[in-house]
Amino acid sequence: MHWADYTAERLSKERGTKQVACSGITPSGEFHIGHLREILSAEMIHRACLDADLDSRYIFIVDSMDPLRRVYPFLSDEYEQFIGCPLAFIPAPDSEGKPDYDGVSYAEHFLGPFLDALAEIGVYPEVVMNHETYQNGQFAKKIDAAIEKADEIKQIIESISGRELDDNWFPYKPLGSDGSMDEVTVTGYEKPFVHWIDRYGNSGTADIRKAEGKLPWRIDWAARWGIHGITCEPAGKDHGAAGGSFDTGLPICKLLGSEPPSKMVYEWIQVKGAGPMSSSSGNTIGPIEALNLVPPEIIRYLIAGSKMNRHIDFNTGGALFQMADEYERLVADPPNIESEELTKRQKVAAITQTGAMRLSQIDRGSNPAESVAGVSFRHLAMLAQIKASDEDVWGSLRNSGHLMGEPNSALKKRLTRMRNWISSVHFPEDARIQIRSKIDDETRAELNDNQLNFLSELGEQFSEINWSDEEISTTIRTTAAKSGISGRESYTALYLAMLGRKHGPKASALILEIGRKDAVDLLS
RNA sequence: GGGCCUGUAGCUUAGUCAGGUAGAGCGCCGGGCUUUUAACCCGGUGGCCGGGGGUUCGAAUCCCUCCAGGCCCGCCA
Repeated sequence: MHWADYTAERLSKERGTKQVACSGITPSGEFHIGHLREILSAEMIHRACLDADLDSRYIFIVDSMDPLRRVYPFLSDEYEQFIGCPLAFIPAPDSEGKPDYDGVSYAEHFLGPFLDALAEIGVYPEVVMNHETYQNGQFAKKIDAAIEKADEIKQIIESISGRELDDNWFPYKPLGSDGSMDEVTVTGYEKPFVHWIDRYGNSGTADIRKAEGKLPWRIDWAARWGIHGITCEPAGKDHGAAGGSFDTGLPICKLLGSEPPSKMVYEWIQVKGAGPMSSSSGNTIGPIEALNLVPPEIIRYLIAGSKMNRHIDFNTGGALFQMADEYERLVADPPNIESEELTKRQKVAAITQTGAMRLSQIDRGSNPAESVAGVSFRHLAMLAQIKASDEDVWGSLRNSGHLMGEPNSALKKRLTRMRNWISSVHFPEDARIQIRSKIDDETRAELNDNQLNFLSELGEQFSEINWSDEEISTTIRTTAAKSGISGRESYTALYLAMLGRKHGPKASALILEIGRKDAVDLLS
């Protein structure tokens, strides 16, 4: 059974029919590919719950109340003044990285494009801005409980995580006079007000029913589980480690009066491109960029096809072809779950694969066969390289019977992504079509006399015929017959001459694209 | 030091929760296709399931132990 379906079944037994899957993100601007695993894991469990007829929601909590932790490389020095301030309350950077006081908040600025990217992979969560949950008082009860039980919480954190907390540690961080929560000391609590004094010596009070402060991370996480009734939130393995935030979160959540979700941990995902690894070359790739290169169902398949506790190497180089092939083959020839001939194991594998395919669809419930848009990933990679204009690509697809009429938007997006990939550093060199200008000596040595005669004869024919796909194709065959070699030998010779390999894309299309002059020069 | 995860064919892996003769894809080799869109079709190759021990009629699967790799224990998924 697929892990998402298995989880749905388990959740149903543990928590009944009402399910709330959740994932979160800090909109600091530093997104990485791992967020996709977190989000898709939660979203797929949500879909599996729906498919199991459970009443499921998927919420996406944006940590907009989290403080700016440091001045990131893409920010100007002016952001120094905002360190410690909630991301929802500080201005977004403009194109030069300077704060733009007239625009949207920092949190919204980075969140927008990210949500757009999620829509591309068919993820439409209920978005919860965490600062709003503070603002509208939903946190108040939990904050009060946390303050009342501060000693117990402190003990939980200290005993489970092994960290030692300061004597003046307090389970609530109020905002100081400058809006930052750094170095603000709590001086007292009179429900619902927390009294504080900040680093400038200014004092004030924070109303726990408003967004005038927040719970520290480990408590915030535990509290929100209760507030939103979250039954499932996959967490990265860092949280899952002994003493990590999951282990402290479970008892804290109970202490605050709610039932926590059961522990669920996923492994890391790492990016490998065609070039050297990120640290040395800066050849790294974020989730938004990845979605600009890779077909969305392939991204989903990457996550859906791997078990949660399995480390994923996301390779944006040649392995993409393999992954796309695998997906397309699966879709074209889905395993027959009903077959009587399968052993138990084969049956389990078939069901798992079918589940992965189902969960890889952008639109829930749509037919997987429609996702490939009638053209293979490999084929499109070839066409995108030899056809400069999109119109010519569609023309070629119509000729080959892959396309009827106008391309749909899925296919157009596929081509756009393919072009992005090809022009990026990630595209594998050995997939690049390199057309030679001359037949080199090495190639000549590999060919027999008949093949060489065939090539030079072909060059002469090419300078005379009509320059069309069909004509070129016919000429190759007739010339081959005249030279007394088989179709196979003739094509092998032609590909070796043009590409230095024995195989290639359809020869006539390729030659048409090369152009008469270069083709004749090459063969003569 | 404490803990988590992983180790199955050259590569990527399924199967481990519910023990019942090791499955797949890629690669490779051979054959087919007298129009080769890196194609497609057919056949073949390949595994003491990390090592050792235990439980069992029976273990990749459960238990113990060792080895190897990755990771966490600082608010990095």
